This record gives sequence, C-alpha cells and structure tokens, in this order.
Amino acid sequence: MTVSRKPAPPHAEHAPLQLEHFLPYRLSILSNTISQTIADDYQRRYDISMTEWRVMAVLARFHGLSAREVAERTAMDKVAVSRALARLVDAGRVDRATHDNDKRRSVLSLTEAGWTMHDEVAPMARAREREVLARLDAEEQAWLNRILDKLQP
Amino acid sequence: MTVSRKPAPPHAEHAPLQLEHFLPYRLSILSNTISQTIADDYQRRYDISMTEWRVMAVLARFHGLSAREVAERTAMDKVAVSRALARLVDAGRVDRATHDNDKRRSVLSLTEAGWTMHDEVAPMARAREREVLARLDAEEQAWLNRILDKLQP
DNA sequence: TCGTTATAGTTACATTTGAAACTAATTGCA
DNA sequence: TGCAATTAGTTTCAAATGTAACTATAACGA
Repeated sequence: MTVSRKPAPPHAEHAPLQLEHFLPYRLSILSNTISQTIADDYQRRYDISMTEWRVMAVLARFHGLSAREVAERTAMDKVAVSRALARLVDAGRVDRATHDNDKRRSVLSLTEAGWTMHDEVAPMARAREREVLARLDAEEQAWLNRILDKLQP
Repeated sequence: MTVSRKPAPPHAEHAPLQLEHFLPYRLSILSNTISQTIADDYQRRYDISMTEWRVMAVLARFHGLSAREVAERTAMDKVAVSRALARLVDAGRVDRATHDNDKRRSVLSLTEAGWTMHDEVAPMARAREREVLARLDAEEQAWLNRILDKLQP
C-alpha cells in the first residue's frame, strides 16, 4: 500500500526550472511534433513505423550499406535496425543479400516496391519540412541552419 | 519464411532525402542527444525516468496541480502521467491529496524528499543547458530563442 | 431529481523498445 | 596454423509505452 506523505511548502529558494524557457524541453516538444506530423502522413497510407522509414531513407541515399552502417547513419541502435530490416524485407521493400567477402555482413538495398513507396513519401516529408520553415523568414532560416550546424554533435 | 527480392537499381530520378540537411531529422538527433545527456545525470544518481523527472519539474513550478493539468503542462498523455505519479508517490517524492470540492481530482505536490531531489537535479539540468548554449555566441542564442518562439506550436 | 453525458484517473492488454546474451564469421597475433 | 578477441547481426526477456476499456465522481438538462 502506498502511504500518503505531507507536502512540503514551496519556498523561494527552490528555483524550479521554467520549462517554457528551457531549451531541452522546447526542442523535445518541437522535434516530436514535427516528426509525428510526418509520420502520420505515411503511417496512415502505408503500414510502416518511423524507424522503418528512416532506414528506407538512408538506403535510398546510400546503396549497398550493411546493417551496422545503417545504424550509424540513422543514429539508431543495431537491434532497432535489425528489427526494422526484418519487417522491411518481409514486406518486400528491402532486399538483403550477403557480402561477398564477409558472410556476416548484409548488403542492403530498396526493391522496386521500396523505391515506389520512397518516391511517394519523400516529397511529402519535404513538403512538411517546407511548411515548418515557412513560418520563418529567410534570415531566420539561415540562422537556424547555422545554429544547428554548430550544435550538431 | 522471408523471400529474397531483387534490388532495384537506383536511378537519378529518385531524389532521396539528404538526412544530414533535413530539418526534422537534425532536430530529432539534437533533441535526443541533449535530453539523454541530462537524463544520464539523474538516472545514475536517482532511480527515476525522464517522464518522472518532467512531472517533478512541473510540480516544482506549479503547486497543487491535478494529474490532468500535469499532463497538459508536460505534453504527456494522462496514462503516462498516472504511471509516473504512481511511482513518484510510492517513492515518497510526491504527495497526492484529494481535491476538496471534486473527489475525482488529485492535488499534487512535492514532498520534502521530492524537493531535496529537485534541488539537486535542477541545477544539473541548467548546467547542461548552459553547456549546449555555450557553443553559440550571444547573437546566435538570441536568434535561437526567437526561432523557437516562432516555431512553437 | 433522475438519467444522460462528460471528466479524472486507473487498469488491462497488446505492442514497442532496450539490454544482455547469444551465434556465426572474421581478424589478429603467438 | 590455431586460438583468443572482435565484429555483424539476431534472439530473448524485461521494462516502457499506447490504446481501449473501465470505475468513480461531477455536471447538466428534461
């Protein structure tokens, strides 16, 4: 059973965070909102998760990657990539071959069906990005780019 | 059994996303990195999740909130808040009373122990924020604030 | 005032995610 | 060589999360 405790009276010395001005919090809300908006687009139409789409986007850009390389490029961990690939291969969107000189490695690429889907989703994603950026003027957009470059880990 | 499909040869007309210049992707990586760095700080020291810490931060700032109000302020859904509160009350960090005029509502506040923890974690979080912002000069910081204000949903 | 509808919060179940252990293949070096 | 250490990827099990259904209380309108 959980015991009810007395609340402690708040005092001025506590200095709580003001979340509405706290950078990590604001970034988190903004990022989640934007990513979810894009995800809604393709999740409604295709049965695919955000992680799967990210894997596809990377495979569209770079050809013949291994699973580990996909993990590096998506900043996802290898277990997540392994699972996403299992579903994508199963759904016929990704082809998985074995590397000639290293039988541990997979050699990944989009299938016809994968490319077809990619070619529908990518423009939608770009359109959403434009919608967000449209709320900024050209000068602000330039600063945002510069700031993200400097903050990028 | 999963069937291996032939890869489709990539063609120029596909126009893949360049993730490294794609705003939603960059924001997501940045936000996750920052939030995780802060979370590492308090998860090592206290046994508390990111959602629990967010609830505590809101309760430090606003007194006597109900669970629903916490959900609104944290942009979390009510089930997540309910679960976080269950753990926090159990751990003696949050006090939960019942509203005088509405027995459905809880009236939430930090306990002594909750405040003690808050007063150690909040400065660490602020320090991490400062570390991030230190990579920007004053002008860039001002633009970042302005940009986030405009993008905030 | 009684019955319908709405709200606060919790519980149950299914799905997702993460960490660690595992298999298989490769590398490196004694 | 041949054996220990590394690497690629998967599986397993536990914890976290989301959705829907549920309980209890309150509000509202005929």
